[in-house]
Amino acid sequence: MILSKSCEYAIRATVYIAVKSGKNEKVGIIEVAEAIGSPMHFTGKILQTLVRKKILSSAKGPTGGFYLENGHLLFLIDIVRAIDGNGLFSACVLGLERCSETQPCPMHEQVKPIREMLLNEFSKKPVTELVSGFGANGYFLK
Amino acid sequence: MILSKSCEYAIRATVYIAVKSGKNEKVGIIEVAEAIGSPMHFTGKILQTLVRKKILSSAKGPTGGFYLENGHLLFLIDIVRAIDGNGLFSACVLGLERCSETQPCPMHEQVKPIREMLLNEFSKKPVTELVSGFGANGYFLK
DNA sequence: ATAATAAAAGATACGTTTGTCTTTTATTAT
DNA sequence: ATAATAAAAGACAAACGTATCTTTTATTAT
Repeated sequence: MILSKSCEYAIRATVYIAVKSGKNEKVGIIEVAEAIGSPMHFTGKILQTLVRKKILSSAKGPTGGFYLENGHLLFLIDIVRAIDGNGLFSACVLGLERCSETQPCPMHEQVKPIREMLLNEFSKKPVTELVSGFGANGYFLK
Repeated sequence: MILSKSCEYAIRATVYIAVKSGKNEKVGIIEVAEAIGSPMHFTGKILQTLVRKKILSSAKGPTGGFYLENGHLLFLIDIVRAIDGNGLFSACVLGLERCSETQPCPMHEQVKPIREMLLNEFSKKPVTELVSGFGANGYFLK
């Protein structure tokens, strides 16, 4: 698995919340979990983390819920880094501590371009783009 | 992390065993664990699995140990599949059950070429190639 | 002020991966 | 045959990721 389960939920939840935010609506945990097919309480924890890391915003109380700050340009890489950290893009594929550009492991050069593509793809992909696909192309999140 | 810890150990151990097999030597668990810097007993388990999956061979008793069948052309993908399965190359990056070629998730097209490169890189890379690098280029496994 | 709502926070539990230790089985050399 | 060696196998434990449930805190509407 490329991303952790938590990170998968985080992306799906964020996309769903972004869709709603586009209509100026806030969303509660229950609705998010229902929409993306994730365990409710666990999803709450993840969203909590995303709020702490400034990926999402939230409001307590009635009419409250999770939402995306208007005009906050958000990329997938931000979510991945917030939940899984940067290991996917930096840690040696063979788990070697000393592996580096100058002291490469036997797989270093082979993995490098792949890693760069991954990083690039996540970096240049705004959440909004996934959102527009969601409405138009019949994408689903569950 | 792209590969599990177990899989990292598996690859490093196999490369080390391949180096030794090139000199017609068998290697014991203790030496392997020492050479690649992995927990000994855990490494034993992993090697056991690799033997069961016909990646490696082993012999019990004195002069015994792990070795690579002579002329057995082995690719990294074989080790990855034996330990981590095929999920890295097939499972939806967003964890969506229904995601497929005809019903793609919002990230499907972006991830596809990356996945193919990964698969290709692991598939075309014979363990022997890592081995030659090991002796010549000062590669290390620990 | 009060009640209702909804996120935040904390405690607990489950499952998998990772890691350790001990016993058993097979093989070799003496 | 016996002792030594080394993998195989099994039992167990720690750590982490995943998941559930309960209590607390903040906010809103009445």
